[in-house]
Amino acid sequence: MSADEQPPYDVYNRNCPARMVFTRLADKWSLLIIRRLKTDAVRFNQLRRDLDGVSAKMLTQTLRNLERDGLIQRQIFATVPVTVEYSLTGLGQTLADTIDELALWAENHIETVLESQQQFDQEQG
Amino acid sequence: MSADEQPPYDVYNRNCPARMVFTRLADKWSLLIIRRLKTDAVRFNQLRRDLDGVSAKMLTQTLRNLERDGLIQRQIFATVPVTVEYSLTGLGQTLADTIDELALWAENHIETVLESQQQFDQEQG
DNA sequence: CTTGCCGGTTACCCCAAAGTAACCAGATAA
DNA sequence: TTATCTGGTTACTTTGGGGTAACCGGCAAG
Repeated sequence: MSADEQPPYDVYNRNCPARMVFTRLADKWSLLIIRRLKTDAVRFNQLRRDLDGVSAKMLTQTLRNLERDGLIQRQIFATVPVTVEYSLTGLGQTLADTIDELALWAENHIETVLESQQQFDQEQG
Repeated sequence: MSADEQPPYDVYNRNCPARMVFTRLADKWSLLIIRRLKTDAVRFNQLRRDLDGVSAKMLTQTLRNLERDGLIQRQIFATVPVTVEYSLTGLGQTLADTIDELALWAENHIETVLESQQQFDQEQG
């Protein structure tokens, strides 16, 4: 392997870092957070209200991970009370469109999915 | 609300079916399976070997869910030994390109992510 | 003086997701 | 005869993801 050759990153490989990032994206809140931040910067508690069902703990945890991965950035403003704003980084923006597509797909095809589920359950008795 | 008006499907809403499908996609194996089936139909044990780390139990479970959702189909051939082939349905194909983009993103941007992680860990001490 | 909002952190605990292992039938190869 | 391939199912066990609740400091409103 020559020096300028990059390692064969592969999401199918359990030990590949690409797989790890892929798995991280596929967690309960990451995709929803990134999608929500696509249009504008959002404060912590606003995010908490927008993502129906998220707890403060999981929101903090997921935000930290995304910040660590360089997908989002955290900005503190010395207002009263303090304002903490989360927004996409440049890197995060390169991903946001794809995730938006995924969410739009879910919203646009959900009826077909529900029909398929009903038929499947019927056939299985 | 008039009769022809469709419900406001919304992935941010905890009780919306679109959110449920979205959450299902964001599980450990669904995205990888769909991506693997994008190029060709694959048999059970081949899939098991390709998706590094998956157990037979989880593979069966995830495949059943995806079949129930109408994203993949299961075909049995009376060969010896029996052949069971999984492939994308038409519905599944409408999703495959987006998922492929997601995987490609992970493979193409992983180095930037790794750098960001290192810097983050350094700053936190 | 107490309550509320902001943006969290921490400790505790539990249930469900996922791993492991055994087992199934039928046929073929060694 | 034993082992191996196919494609699973089932029971048992574990672990860690995620929920809940308490708590923090600082300020403002009632």
